[in-house]
Amino acid sequence: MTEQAVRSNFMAILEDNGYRLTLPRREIIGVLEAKQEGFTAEEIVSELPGIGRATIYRTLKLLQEVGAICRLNMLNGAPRYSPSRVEHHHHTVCVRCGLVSEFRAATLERFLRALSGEIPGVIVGHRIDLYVTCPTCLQDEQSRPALHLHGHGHAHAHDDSLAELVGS
Amino acid sequence: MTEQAVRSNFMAILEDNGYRLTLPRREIIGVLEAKQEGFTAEEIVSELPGIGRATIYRTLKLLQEVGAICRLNMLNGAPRYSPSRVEHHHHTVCVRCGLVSEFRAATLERFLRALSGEIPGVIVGHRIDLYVTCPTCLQDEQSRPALHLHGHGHAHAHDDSLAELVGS
DNA sequence: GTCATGTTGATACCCTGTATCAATTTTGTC
DNA sequence: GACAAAATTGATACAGGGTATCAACATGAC
Repeated sequence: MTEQAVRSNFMAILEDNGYRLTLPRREIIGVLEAKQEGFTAEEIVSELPGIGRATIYRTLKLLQEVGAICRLNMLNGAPRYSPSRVEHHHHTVCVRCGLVSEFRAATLERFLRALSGEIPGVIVGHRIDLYVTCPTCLQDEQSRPALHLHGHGHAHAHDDSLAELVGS
Repeated sequence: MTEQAVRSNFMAILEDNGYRLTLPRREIIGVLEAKQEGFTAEEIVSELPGIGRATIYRTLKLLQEVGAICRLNMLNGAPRYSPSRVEHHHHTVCVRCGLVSEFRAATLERFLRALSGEIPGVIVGHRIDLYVTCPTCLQDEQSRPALHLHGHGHAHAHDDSLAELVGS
């Protein structure tokens, strides 16, 4: 059941939202569900040469809208997609290899809710991403070629509160 | 002192980092420091017709690198810049008018630090943005034209923990 | 002044994504 | 199965945001 359920999960979501399960969509979903780490749209485009670029982007957008995948930005602003596995979550992204992992943090949510009282206006959404160097990349820091995913967008790197972790 | 300090703050930062205070840079900084809300790069480009597009983008990048301004993304991924006023901060962005405000939350930082123990790898940076409807926009929800800054990027809008706030 | 270096601006280009629109699929119905 | 209506596709062109190139220019050090 798990196997089957996972395999067709995205397809079920699409159908439940009234979209058709066309062949191109099924192919795209097939590729996406196999991905463990983050991916770029163009990656999918080149992995499915038979499917038009527009269709790939349209489908990615669709899947975002129904919550099947997430789109996030690397530190340098480069977009990256990742399949959603758990309901509500945030992301850690490896700045070196692009691995995207999810994490849940109820405390964080609770805190944000509390924060809403101090913030003028009404909160309609939030984005919390952690940029990390993943365990694998920590190990072979020089053996593997690093992707250019870091950049100097500096989303509060070299933070006071994180300095001791980073500096070590 | 405050007036003067604020006026030349960005320039001082640039000089301190070994960059030249050229005329184009001074003009750009002049425009930026006057901005209270977020802005786009193209906005600056059209406000300074005498300065080349490349120079504007280069200077924005420079100012990012030295921490004078921040670059963040709207829910739909559209980039937006905002001058940094306090040392370490996060942002609230109005999804309707694009107003960017800063907030500090020591609790949040502390919590993230605690979280670092549970997350595999080493945290090198983070990004926390809140998407809001600002008080002004709440008031004249229909009188003013809304910018197209929202989009369906859905960075966890319609969140469980926020539903009660949004839904009201 | 002169020379090395930093900057600029015009241009062309890249990447990510979307609008258009005719051609094709899919679905529901007979 | 055939058919019409509606959804989807793919080719193309285009838009937005940003960067590489490179000759011309400004700057600072000597």
